[in-house]
Amino acid sequence: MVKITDVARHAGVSPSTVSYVLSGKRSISAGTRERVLASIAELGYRPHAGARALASSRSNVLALVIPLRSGIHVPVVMQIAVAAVTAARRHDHDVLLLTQEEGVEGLRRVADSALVDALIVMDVQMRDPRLPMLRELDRPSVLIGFPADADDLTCIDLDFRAAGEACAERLAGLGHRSIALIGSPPEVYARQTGYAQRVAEGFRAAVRRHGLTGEVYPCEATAEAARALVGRLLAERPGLTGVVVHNEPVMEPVVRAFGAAGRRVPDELSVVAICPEDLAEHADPPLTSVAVPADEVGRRSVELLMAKLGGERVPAATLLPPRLTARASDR
Amino acid sequence: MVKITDVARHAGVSPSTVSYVLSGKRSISAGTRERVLASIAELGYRPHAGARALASSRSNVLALVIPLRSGIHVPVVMQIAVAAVTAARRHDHDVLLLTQEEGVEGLRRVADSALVDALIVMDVQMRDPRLPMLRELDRPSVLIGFPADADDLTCIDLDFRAAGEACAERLAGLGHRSIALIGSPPEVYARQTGYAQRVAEGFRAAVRRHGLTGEVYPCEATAEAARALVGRLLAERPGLTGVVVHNEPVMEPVVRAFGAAGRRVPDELSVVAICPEDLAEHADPPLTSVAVPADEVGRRSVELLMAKLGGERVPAATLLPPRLTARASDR
DNA sequence: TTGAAAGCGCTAACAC
DNA sequence: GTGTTAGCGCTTTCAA
Repeated sequence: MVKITDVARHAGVSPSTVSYVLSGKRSISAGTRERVLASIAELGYRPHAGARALASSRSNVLALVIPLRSGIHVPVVMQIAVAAVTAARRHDHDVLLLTQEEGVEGLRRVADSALVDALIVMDVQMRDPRLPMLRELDRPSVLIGFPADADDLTCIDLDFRAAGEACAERLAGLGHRSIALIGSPPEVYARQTGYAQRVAEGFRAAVRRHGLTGEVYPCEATAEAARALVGRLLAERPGLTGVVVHNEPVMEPVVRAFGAAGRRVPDELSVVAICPEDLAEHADPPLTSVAVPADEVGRRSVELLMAKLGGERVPAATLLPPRLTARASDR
Repeated sequence: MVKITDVARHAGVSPSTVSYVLSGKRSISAGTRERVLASIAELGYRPHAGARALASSRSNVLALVIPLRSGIHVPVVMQIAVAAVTAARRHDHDVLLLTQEEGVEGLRRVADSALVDALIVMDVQMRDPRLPMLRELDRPSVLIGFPADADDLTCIDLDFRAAGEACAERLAGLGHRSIALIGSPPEVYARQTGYAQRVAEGFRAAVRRHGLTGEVYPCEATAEAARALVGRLLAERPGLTGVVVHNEPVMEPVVRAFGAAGRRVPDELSVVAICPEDLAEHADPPLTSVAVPADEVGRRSVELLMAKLGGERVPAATLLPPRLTARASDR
């Protein structure tokens, strides 16, 4: 193994000079830097991560806690993870993967052992058992999602309330008077995951503001459940002309079920979705939608952490504004 | 921060004794062990990961390289990742997430810096540019997938050839004489990802053995492509009564398109899939399928690595046998 | 069965 | 602008 003293000897400088060339923490004459870099390249030197972590008390590793729960769209999780890794690498950091299963204890473990410098926690619940620990931890963290009490915590997410509102507004603007929100599975509401409730809130607020008829219908994430719910809507809400869907797996089944019942999209029924861009684009017909900005959430979580690690102050809440893209599913 | 010397003092022993209690690498009297463990608990001691890695030249971290490519079913990747993390934790290891994007250089980086002890590489290509590096690396690795030349490498995957064969056998056993394989997108075949070709090989072998009519049709992973292909099959292969699908996103669209053309599944058309269990179970109708054993792949990859890290010899190839589960899509 | 002490490879304070 | 050196916290030989 090539170590820093080997490089130092080869370049005819001291180990600390090599270290400083690498870290940029003090100025080095052009000539010296050249020679050091040449030696590093020639010898194929890589600093030992453990030694570095020990000496500098920085591991350059971020923890990412991913959810395992049902009712969560897996590709979005994956997209956030990939975006986080990519962003972390740009800042010379790596990402350690933890599962929700590890719980509070897992967070404490990686933080206290100095395995990671900071943490990103996905799928935060309204009353999340991990919050007390995150607050008392000496390491920075970012939550993806907004708990009920976010004091002293840094949170980021799509502004789901505004998203629900934007979708209802869209339908109102197109002249629809009787609309519905097909939402997340009941268990997602039950465990008080904030985003589902916030979409519903925004939806209801817009309904009220425009004097519409509009209600919220939770739906299991299966095609069967979608068909059953559509049957119920056809019976209970004959005047229904607009639907907001916030539940990825049922989007297509809902459109098809309405179509099969003679309510073709978009001619006899307008549909607006809250989902990842690619799903909306490839649906049939392509769906007007508010994007879940997974890439941006992943990237900005990392950037918030890097800022905190750099001693900067960051906003406690980052609410990403919804962007609605019109496609072929409403009119 | 609590360190090992603090624990030692508190328990009235030397630091090395604390270390040995934790590692179990030498015998400790029951009384001493008790006292040490009590002190550890009382002080909330966690060994510093970097210090440990430096002194022991083991980081207890595994690298997992995940693919980003198109034509790959994301939930399967996620499932393998979660299974790997879970298995790694059982062996007191953590998992560092790398993206394909980091390429050969990324593997070298984490290995040479001693950030990780071993590597799991997903989505291995027939001629994968990373293979030479993995061979010369001083750290153990496991490939998920089989390259053309697997000498000196440890590989694991579902036996896709046997899976393709089992599906065709299933249809042959039910009396079907004219069958088809709807496979991965063309680009997956083009970049010589082994598994797509192996499914086709196995399928063709069974077709030959039973004297059937059977061909392979690559298909883009979109509903549009599925509909187009079904149209083509209806025209070109009027006698077709059995279909094997190995392409998750098009399974449902294929079934629906045949249904729309009056070829109801399973009465007028039998369908057998190669896909994750839950997708087959929740399809409409539930699909007879060979499972892609993502959990087992993730778990066993880790176990192979742990064995190699422990100095054991492991089999160069682990081919997981296909298990076909009969459901409601064939007869 | 236990302790003392020499590193592991790097960073950063201190000195010049 | 550069060198010297004392740790960082742990593991593991060597010794008893």
